[in-house]
Amino acid sequence: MERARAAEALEEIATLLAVSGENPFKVRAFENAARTVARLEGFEEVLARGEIGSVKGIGKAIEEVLTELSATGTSTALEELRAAVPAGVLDLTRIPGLGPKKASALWKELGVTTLGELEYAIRENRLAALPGFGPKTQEKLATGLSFVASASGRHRLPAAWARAEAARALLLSAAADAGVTRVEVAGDLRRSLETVDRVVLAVACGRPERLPVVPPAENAPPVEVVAGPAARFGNLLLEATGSGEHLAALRERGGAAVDAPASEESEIYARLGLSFVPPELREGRGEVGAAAAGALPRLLQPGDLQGLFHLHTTFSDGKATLEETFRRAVELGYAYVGITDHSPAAAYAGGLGPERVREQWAAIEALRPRFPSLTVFRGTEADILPDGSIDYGDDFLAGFDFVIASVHSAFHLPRAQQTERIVRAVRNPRVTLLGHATGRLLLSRGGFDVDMHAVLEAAGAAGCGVEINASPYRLDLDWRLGAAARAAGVFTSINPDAHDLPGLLDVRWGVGIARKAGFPPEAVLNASPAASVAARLGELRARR
DNA sequence: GCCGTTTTCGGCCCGACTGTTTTCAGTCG
Repeated sequence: MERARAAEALEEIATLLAVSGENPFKVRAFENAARTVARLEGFEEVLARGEIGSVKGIGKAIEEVLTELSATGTSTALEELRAAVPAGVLDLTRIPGLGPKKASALWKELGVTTLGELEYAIRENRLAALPGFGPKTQEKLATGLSFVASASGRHRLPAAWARAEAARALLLSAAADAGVTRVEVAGDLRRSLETVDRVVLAVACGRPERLPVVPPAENAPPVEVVAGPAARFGNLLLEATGSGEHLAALRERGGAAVDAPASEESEIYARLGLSFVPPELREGRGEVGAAAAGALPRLLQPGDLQGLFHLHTTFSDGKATLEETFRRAVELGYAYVGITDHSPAAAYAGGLGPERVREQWAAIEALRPRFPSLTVFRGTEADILPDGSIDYGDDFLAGFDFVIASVHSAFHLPRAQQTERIVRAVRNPRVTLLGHATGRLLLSRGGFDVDMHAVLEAAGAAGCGVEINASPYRLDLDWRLGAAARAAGVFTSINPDAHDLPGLLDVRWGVGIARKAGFPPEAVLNASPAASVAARLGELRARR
């Protein structure tokens, strides 16, 4: 057992003990021992001679740990602690200002066990509800988090697009000097993947050697610039956009046609006898065959969205009031909103009991006259309980215009049970939409173990929709399930899951995912005008 | 948990700082 590794093990025990709420002096004993071991010249020899117990600060218990570590590579005490405390809770303590007590509170009170979950909890403004936490703490932790998380190498879309826009502006600023005529975002970002490891920009440019270098930035993906003459910009952009599988499929149809100069991508597709394949579909999943057969789906356009569902307000864990939300929706040109605060089971999020729901309905009625152009649908994001029932009674649920049902607890049920649970929920005739279907948090938490194909088939058969949660932290339903969803006849809705006013703009990311998933506008609930949505919700309610 | 001992239990560094709370808890160094 190397000295450094032994010290690390003791340090880990100390942190785990602290998070477990152990006697601080016991914690310090392990910390002190870790430091002692780390500095102990000839540690391995001392240990081998059985004299480690005579070193000051190392008593019987720690000697035992070190002996066991040396013999087996691990220690019973350490393993037991690891089993009791989720691994990610230790990561939380890496954030400045977040010690064992606060980490423990986050874990036990909010169920936060990873950095990503913490980020999301902050985003949903859930920390302020915890004793000892306040706005300043939340802000400080948000800052610390972005620092810690920046090491991961992948990036969510808002950071990546911000970086892309900045780099694009920089390159365009050199237009005259370097002969730049076009700069387009390419790569995974153009294909609307849910996370990216870099930003790729394709540049049409006469003097590439004069292009400015895009300096690296903290917490931002690296920028890769590919440049070439305008006469070959189509080839350049196609190549830089990918995917590798899509390009391979194109070459199979005609390498010469792919490589002959083209100023536009569309020329290349035309030469190959294909309809233009939108970048979002270029994943090598049969789109080239579909393009040859003229069978590509007609994709949703960003301007198609006419209203927004899944909006949280100050009634539960949102930061914006009803009125502010309405005003912003109107400013953004939307014709309707569907308000969905949390239900009682989401106590951490200030879920509304029936009384508060009625207060909210009254508040909505009072505001309607002031927003004559806006149709307001009264909804809820209710919890799917572990048995698949919804945490409002059936009669009460019937009072909403629509119901989003989401899983916020018991993420770790066995697959069959989790599937049964969610299937039961989508078959509930009072449920309009399944919320964030897999519960994943991008770059931090995978979805729960569930047979999504079974869920989609049940939803399609029952007439229940499945939202595309457009939060850049979720983008759930996964676009890879789009074909299965469409085959099952499931409709969707691009939902921002907004917890503040800027969050309304998150639908942008959801549109990219819906396009990637191949949803045509008619399969997207909020791509319809208010009157037809009202009629549609009426029909769905009539199932009840 | 470790230490020391006037030896088997009581003390272990603790103050500054911050943010929350309204007298204090948690973190840091």
